[in-house]
Amino acid sequence: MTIIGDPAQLLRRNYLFSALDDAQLRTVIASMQEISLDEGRILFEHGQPADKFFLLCEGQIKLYRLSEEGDEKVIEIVRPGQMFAEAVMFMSGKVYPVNADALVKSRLLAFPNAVYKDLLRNSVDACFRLMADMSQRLHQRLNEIDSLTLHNATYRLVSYLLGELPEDVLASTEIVLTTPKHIIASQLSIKPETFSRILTRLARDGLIVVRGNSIVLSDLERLRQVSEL
Amino acid sequence: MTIIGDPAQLLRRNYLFSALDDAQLRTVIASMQEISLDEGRILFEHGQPADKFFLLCEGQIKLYRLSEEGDEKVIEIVRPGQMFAEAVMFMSGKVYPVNADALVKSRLLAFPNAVYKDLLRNSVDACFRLMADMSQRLHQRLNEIDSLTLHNATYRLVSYLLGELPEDVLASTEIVLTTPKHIIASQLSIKPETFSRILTRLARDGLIVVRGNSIVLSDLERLRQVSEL
DNA sequence: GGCAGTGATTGATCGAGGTTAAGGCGCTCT
DNA sequence: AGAGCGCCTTAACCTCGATCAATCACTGCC
Repeated sequence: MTIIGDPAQLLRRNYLFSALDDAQLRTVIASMQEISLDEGRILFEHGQPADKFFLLCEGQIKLYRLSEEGDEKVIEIVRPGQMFAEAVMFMSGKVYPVNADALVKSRLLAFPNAVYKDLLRNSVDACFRLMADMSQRLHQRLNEIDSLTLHNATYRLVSYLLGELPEDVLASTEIVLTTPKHIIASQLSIKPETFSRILTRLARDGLIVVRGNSIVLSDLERLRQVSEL
Repeated sequence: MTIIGDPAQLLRRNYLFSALDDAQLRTVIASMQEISLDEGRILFEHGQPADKFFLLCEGQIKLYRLSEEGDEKVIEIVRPGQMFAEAVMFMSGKVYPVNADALVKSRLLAFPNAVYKDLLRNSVDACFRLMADMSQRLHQRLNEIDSLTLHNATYRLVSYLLGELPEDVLASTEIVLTTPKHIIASQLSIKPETFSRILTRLARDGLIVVRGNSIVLSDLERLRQVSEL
């Protein structure tokens, strides 16, 4: 049985495939693999030869680095609909630059680099899209470095919270954390204890209300001030 | 008068242009500008519309970010022969993501994005090279984040020193800093005072010998240990 | 020469956030 | 229901690196 309903439509919606014609898309679909991962399973490890990239259909994938002492730094939490490891395709070394685990039971599609690269050779449009994608990722990392070096933990946490707000802010100012707090903490390069402390302080000062995984941003005005100073 | 001897040859040596044919190269050369910058002059600023990318011929260019309070974080020191801002070409917003100043009197070539993008449309090879380039930059940034979050200031400084060693280590273990120490410090996200203190400590412990801008790595063995722990 | 400007060093102090340790709270699994 | 486990929180303490401040070394300039 296949876990994906209509692969063609799913892929078409994704910008990295949207420039392909029907025949090309069929090639991609023929070559892709469906992967199911239980919670805690490893997808790939830092340093392994990178011959595939991925589209997450369902679940959550944790991308992270390990220090020699075993400390973990979460680089990104991949959410459904997102592609990842596609930028590695062109790296000279061609090994994955991070580890990837399933945070929860996940389903994903794996695409062999070789097939996609062949298609890229025939579609400058697709190349341009991929480059736009890579350029954006580069920019994201730059902002993270900025954030790590020029700003403190409170700033980073508040920025994260504001970034989690739905577009339509007027509706509700409640955020539900769908990922364990210690994982978010690692992503922000904060220890869980400090993460907790900062939440408590923000709550004491009346900027937010915390109840378990639910956080209500009760004073957007002042939160925005914190993240702009 | 032109400041560049033979532009065609210079460009050909650079991987981003090496896939172009003669006619294409002539187009590039016809459209490029030569720029001379005195020490301290601004090349571009964070947020300005990005319509050009650059090749540094001579001098040093400092790429950096500013916090709201005016604190500076050096992202990179560009050295002669390096290209920069080429990955911005495909960013949706199309503004420079950093500031760029001349650290010393510099000469560079500026290439209009539009012209190069037109050429890319006709050369998948060139696209692939650019993607390899972007992929590598992405990896660099990832390593920097790794370094910032998983390692301390001493580790970062020692890694920097080891990275500055010439390939042929056997010859000499002397490094000459060609950039002011406080700039290097900012690049490593360390304050100048701390930078100085770490050097003093490494010297006291016999790992290095410092005399002004010259640093002799006298105990490579132990330095490598520091940068691996 | 003297003197202002710039960068490097050194010492004293401070503080954000890490570390360690000890509960508490909500799960799931017998 | 109770035991066990993972995750979160709270508190006491500590450390690394930042900050503040003074001095020094070097350079260009009148």
